[in-house]
Amino acid sequence: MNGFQRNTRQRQVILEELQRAASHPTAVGLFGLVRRRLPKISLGTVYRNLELLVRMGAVQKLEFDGEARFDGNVERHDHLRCVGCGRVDDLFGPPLDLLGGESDDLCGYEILGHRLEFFGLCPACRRRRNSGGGNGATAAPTEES
Amino acid sequence: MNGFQRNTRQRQVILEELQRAASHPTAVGLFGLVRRRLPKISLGTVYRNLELLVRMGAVQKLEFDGEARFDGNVERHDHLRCVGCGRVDDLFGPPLDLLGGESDDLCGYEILGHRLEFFGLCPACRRRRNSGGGNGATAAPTEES
DNA sequence: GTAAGTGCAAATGTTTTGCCAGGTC
DNA sequence: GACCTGGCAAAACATTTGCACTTAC
Repeated sequence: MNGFQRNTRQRQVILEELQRAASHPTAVGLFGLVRRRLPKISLGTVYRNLELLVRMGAVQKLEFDGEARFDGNVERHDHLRCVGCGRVDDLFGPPLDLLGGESDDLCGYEILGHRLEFFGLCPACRRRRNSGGGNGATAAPTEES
Repeated sequence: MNGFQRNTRQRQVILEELQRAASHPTAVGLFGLVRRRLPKISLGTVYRNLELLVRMGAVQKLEFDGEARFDGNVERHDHLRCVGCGRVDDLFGPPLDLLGGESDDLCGYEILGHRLEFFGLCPACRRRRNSGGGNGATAAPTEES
């Protein structure tokens, strides 16, 4: 809990490679890219720095098909994923129109469907936060009853 | 590759419990629920049947926070996830309006953001499918270049 | 000099798989 | 009886973590 971190070469290269990559690499994929420049870097370091960069707001963590993918572009945008080859493309601009008509052809993709997820604080967690508590993020998960 | 499967008690119970569960259990969570009725069932069986039920279109596979979650409701709907406790609620009705205003309060949730993802076939995979080929789903992933 | 950060390896957690026994048609 | 399935345990992955050494500040 301090907020200050050092500017290491590893972190720098990780961020650079992620921002350069057109694809949305997984941690392991990015590890491969970074290793070309820093052959001794370890996978653990990549994971640790990605987590840090996400918390700093410098990169965005996505999630496709069970594995985490990272996006060096923090601008608000959506994604197009190919179910054939796994490729993920960016989609800028308001998706509202698209959602409405669910146009069959978007950026050359043949669209099969979409997934929309909102995230935030549920009523219980809002109460928990407001009423003293102090315990913010680490409440006991409300799992199946 | 047959298309027909037997109707086993395990599969039946798994589907029932999933449809009954208000939450969107993970495979392991569902395993716990099912085990109350079938104490000898194994986790592998739960996974195998879930995969089968997804392919049959009887259940929906979601994905939150790195783990797969399953939804017994196949109707088209979206989701609300609490970043505090991990709870996932259903959200029916057209989300278009919601997306537009990004109303701060949705079903009692304090909305912090959303994620929208389209999926389909990318241009390359469409071509690959149309031109002879036959090889449909298992093309080489277009990973980082 | 010192604490944050790294590399390495072992640990963790989730999902998949091989194999054989058992149930279903 | 053939063949789909289930149970079990091991394997395969992705990700996290403990620890001693390095390094940015």
